[in-house]
Amino acid sequence: MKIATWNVNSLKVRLPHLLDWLAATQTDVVCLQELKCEDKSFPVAELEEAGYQAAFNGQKTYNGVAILSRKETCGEMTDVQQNIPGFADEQRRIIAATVKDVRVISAYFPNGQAVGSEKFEYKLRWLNALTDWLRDEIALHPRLVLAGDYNIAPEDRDVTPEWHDEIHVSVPERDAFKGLIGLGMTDAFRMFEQPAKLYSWWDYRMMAFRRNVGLRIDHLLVTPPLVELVRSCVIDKAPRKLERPSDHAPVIVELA
DNA sequence: ATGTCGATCGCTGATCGA
Repeated sequence: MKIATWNVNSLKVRLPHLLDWLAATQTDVVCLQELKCEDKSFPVAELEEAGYQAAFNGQKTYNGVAILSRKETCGEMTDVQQNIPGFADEQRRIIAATVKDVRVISAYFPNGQAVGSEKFEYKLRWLNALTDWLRDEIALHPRLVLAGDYNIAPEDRDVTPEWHDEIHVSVPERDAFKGLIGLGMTDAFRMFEQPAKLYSWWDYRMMAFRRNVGLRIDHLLVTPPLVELVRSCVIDKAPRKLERPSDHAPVIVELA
């Protein structure tokens, strides 16, 4: 079973890339972020045609998340949940669903803009709420994947070396990431030896992709019962090389 | 450091968020 996370930065614009990628990789479960589309505009029919069921939590202009599951291999998704229970939030950043016997969460963590800003404070509050909720969610669903754009680069090796104490790499953000690890989760990517300087996001500006100036901020965290099933975890840079790409590359974990 | 995108409002460009 292959589970991926991909911040598409507008589902409308990236739909052709997504459909090509689904056909090429046959990924079973895809967690999408930054749909930037309302639920009424979600391309249900196109994805159905490609063999995928979709659960989504969208809004106009900003945010928006979805989970796609390949019907042939996964059957029906169940127990769909939107947003963090008990955390009042206008922003659509979370969707969870059970696919076969795995609880899957697609999460778009707040960007935070700049350390110390109001948006940064919101990011930390959101991270607290997520962590509290996940503790319960893991107790209910021991086989769980937290997939998404975390907007946090956990370690210095996940970052172009010039970045220090800025947004995405600051100590409070990394402490929050460690808090998720503290729930017993494992970063699937770091279970394996990986090439150096492998990132999942590159700024559109300053030829960042060509210069490989980027961050590893898209992650798949798995709970202990899934750790032993993880066979690989890779970042697929191919879609980032296409015309009109998302600024993020998909990350894929393969479970036995 | 900000040179790029994408969406919106509402008009063919400015503004915002990332």
